Amino acid sequence: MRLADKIIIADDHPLFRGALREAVLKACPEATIIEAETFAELQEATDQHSDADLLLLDLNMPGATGFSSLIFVRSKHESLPTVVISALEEPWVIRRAIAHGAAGFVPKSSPVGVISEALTAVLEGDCWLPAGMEHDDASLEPGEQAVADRLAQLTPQQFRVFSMLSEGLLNKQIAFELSVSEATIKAHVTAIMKKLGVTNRTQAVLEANHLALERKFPSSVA
Amino acid sequence: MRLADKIIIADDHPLFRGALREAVLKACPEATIIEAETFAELQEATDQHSDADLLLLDLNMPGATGFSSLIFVRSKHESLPTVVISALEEPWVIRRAIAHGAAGFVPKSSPVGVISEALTAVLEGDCWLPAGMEHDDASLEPGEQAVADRLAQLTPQQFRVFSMLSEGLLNKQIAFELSVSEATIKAHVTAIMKKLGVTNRTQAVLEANHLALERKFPSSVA
DNA sequence: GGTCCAATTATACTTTGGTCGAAGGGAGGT
DNA sequence: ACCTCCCTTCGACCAAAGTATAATTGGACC
Repeated sequence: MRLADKIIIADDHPLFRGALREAVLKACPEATIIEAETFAELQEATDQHSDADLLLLDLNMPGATGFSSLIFVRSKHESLPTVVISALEEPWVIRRAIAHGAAGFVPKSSPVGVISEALTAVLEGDCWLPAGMEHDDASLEPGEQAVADRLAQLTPQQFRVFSMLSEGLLNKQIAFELSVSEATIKAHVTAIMKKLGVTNRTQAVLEANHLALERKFPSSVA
Repeated sequence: MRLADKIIIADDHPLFRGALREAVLKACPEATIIEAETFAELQEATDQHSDADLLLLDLNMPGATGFSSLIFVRSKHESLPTVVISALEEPWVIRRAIAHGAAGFVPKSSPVGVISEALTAVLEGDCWLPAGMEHDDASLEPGEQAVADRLAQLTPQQFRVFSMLSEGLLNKQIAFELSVSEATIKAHVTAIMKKLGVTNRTQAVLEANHLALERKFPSSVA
């Protein structure tokens, strides 16, 4: 019996992608694995493989940090079960991930065996959490939920622009990165601000920061 | 024997200021108490009473949220011992407060007796931490330390502008609030960005967010 | 084929943001 | 008193951001 055909792995760290690949093959030897190193690649992968059975998502990818990537992927692919992989394992991080629609959460410190257990559980429709965590109907602050809902309304391209916006880039720089004209970026930014309910880009990045992972924890946690 | 003459209390919550006043008088019945409800008032207080013996500082004042207020006060008044009062009591919040120069940390949940104990200890030159916390030479991430150092270079007025900037206000709005022309604000913003080492206001608010308290915790924690 | 929508671009315009140079004033030193 | 340093203030000028409108392309869905 095969549980899954296609599984997408999204993580910017090559070594860790290797470990995840191993864990996946242990749970589903037949599975086709698609890898994404950046958020842009992930978007490409989810678009071209809309029949994927599972997504393993790191919360710290170049191109979209924090919960925004999870929120956005979930909003565009509701039927794609997503397991969050994170270096952080604080209870509130886990609870927020679940509240944002993750079907499971796996700390990066987990041994391969545990990871494949988690995958199997999620593929069978269960929700998998680290040992000791209960699935207490996770709920978000109303404010965060509101931001997430608005973020979900963005189109894929708008989301990319939004991410770069949130890094403090100029319209001109974003235009260059995306190989389009500055006029296009301005159009996107206007649309983004309207959807987020703000009046300028600075307020937009403040919204984005509501969904950030905490920088308070040493960034050295592998 | 009197331990202190002047003590400044900075907290936006009137009821809590009352409790702090009580705690102060218990420790130093003779003390003169100066109260500040906003960060602006605190700046005024520290300027006019440079001979104050102690500052009780809440980390969530209108006009300057997060550690920025602590950092800034400490940078301008190095000899003024500061005890941080906070609704949050996570170990990492406490450690960061100490690393940013606080002489003590008191959770808002503490009974009055404990608070006055803390004040007494700090007035005697000790460092006071909640029960169970060791004074393990707190250190910051290099990144956060760098931001703090740059913040400390701002002038008082620049800091006020910076705080409003970080809330997403327009130059025009800041000018109105501070009753000066927009040209003045622009000059300040330019100076701020130079000192912070960034090239536009959006990047400046990103820096500010490195020093924010977490919004992840329900804002309802009194 | 027709409809809807994301994405793209352009033009023209208004508003905001950011730089530069400069003037006034207070604090401190000689 | 004099000078210097720095904070604060400001106006003029140019660059970037944001608005409004409109047109084109191409994919998805009926």
